[in-house]
Amino acid sequence: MKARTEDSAERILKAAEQEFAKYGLEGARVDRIAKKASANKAMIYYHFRSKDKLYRTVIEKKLSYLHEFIRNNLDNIEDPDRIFRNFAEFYISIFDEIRGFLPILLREIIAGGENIKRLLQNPGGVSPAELLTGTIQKGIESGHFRDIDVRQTALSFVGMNLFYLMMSPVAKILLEIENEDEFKKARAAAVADLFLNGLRVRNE
Amino acid sequence: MKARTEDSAERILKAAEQEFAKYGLEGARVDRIAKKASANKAMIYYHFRSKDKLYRTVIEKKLSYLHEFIRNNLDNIEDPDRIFRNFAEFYISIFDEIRGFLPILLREIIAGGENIKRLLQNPGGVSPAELLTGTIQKGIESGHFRDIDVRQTALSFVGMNLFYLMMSPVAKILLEIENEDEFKKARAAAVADLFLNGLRVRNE
DNA sequence: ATAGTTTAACCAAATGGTTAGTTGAGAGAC
DNA sequence: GTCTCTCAACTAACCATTTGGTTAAACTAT
Repeated sequence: MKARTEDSAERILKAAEQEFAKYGLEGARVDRIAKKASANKAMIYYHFRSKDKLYRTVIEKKLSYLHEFIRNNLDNIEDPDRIFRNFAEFYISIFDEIRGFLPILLREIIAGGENIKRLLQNPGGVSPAELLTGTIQKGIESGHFRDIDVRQTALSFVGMNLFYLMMSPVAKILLEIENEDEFKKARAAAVADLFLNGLRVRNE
Repeated sequence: MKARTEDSAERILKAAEQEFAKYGLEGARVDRIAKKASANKAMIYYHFRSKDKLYRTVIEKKLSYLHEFIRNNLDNIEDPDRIFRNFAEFYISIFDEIRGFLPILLREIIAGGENIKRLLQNPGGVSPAELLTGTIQKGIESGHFRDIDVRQTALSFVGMNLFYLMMSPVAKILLEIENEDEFKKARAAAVADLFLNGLRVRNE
């Protein structure tokens, strides 16, 4: 029955992610997770030791996945414009991947959770924050970009990108977006365009 | 004994806001709220009928306050540049006001709560979303702004602004901001500057 | 004024439903 | 025969809500 085990642990994790996303750690019900995973409650305690541990496992799996994604896609690029365009595309590309997980992530951020720092620190490489500020700095020094505050600008860039990820359901209603797929597809280019234009030196 | 009453209800509301912000609706403990408010638990049920009702009261009070603030400060402005600068300053000005409340707001947004639509719809006036898209549209038509997607741009602008409000504790760590007050003070101008520069027509 | 009545504000302790976590017996695979 | 997995029934704790009061201010008829 070994094969079934891995299945059931997998099923539990998936069900747990949905449950935690919908209700949060406190609001989530272990019985409901078991039912959703077509598993017995005892199985949850057999595979994971507690509700809390299950929760942390869900988060860790997802974070390490995202980490790898970042490492594979954003390091080792030279052209500043290219980096920002790639970043913007990266945010869109993780959209579907992260959508179900986002509520968990946001609640963790709200709570100031320690779990979150790991995502943002990118161990064993340059952190995304450093990559951004560094790129802007270089652009300024080379005369490519205007002389603006590096950190304010980096924050603005991340905000433009992540805000849409976080708020897309709300944004959809407020901006009356009918075709979300199309809007999403155009998003990365629109962000990079606005941002790079805002940075570029004017020759007037 | 009338004076005492209003005090205690007030104290409970204040304590409840903190408790709900920290732990969410499910995680919040009525006992803890009572203790924090130096009130008896039964008093909470006397003034507000249930934990749920108390929660809703906390949200409603805050939302109606924010509403009034928006109405008093953002309507009836003509110059497009001015509108964006004011918006950016508005977000910063509610910073302290909203900081303790933000976790509640975010959790509501995550949950897709109905409570939230009221904030964003701004009844009895132009909604903030319409104000922004309208202003951008006018700017484009007058040749003041480049010809870009109005909704993408509006979303980017709101994102630049709100993301900082939401993430300031995280941003502080990642960007190694020591003097947050100063950073905050410079924020509105930095955002408006980047945004307006990104929109403006280039004469090259 | 004042005794008598009502009412709002307050409280400690009990109630009862819910739920995380446990247990122990058993089924099937190898 | 033992290891992995499944299950229903259990329990201990937690926690929202209720109960059954007390207190003191405010009103009212005398």
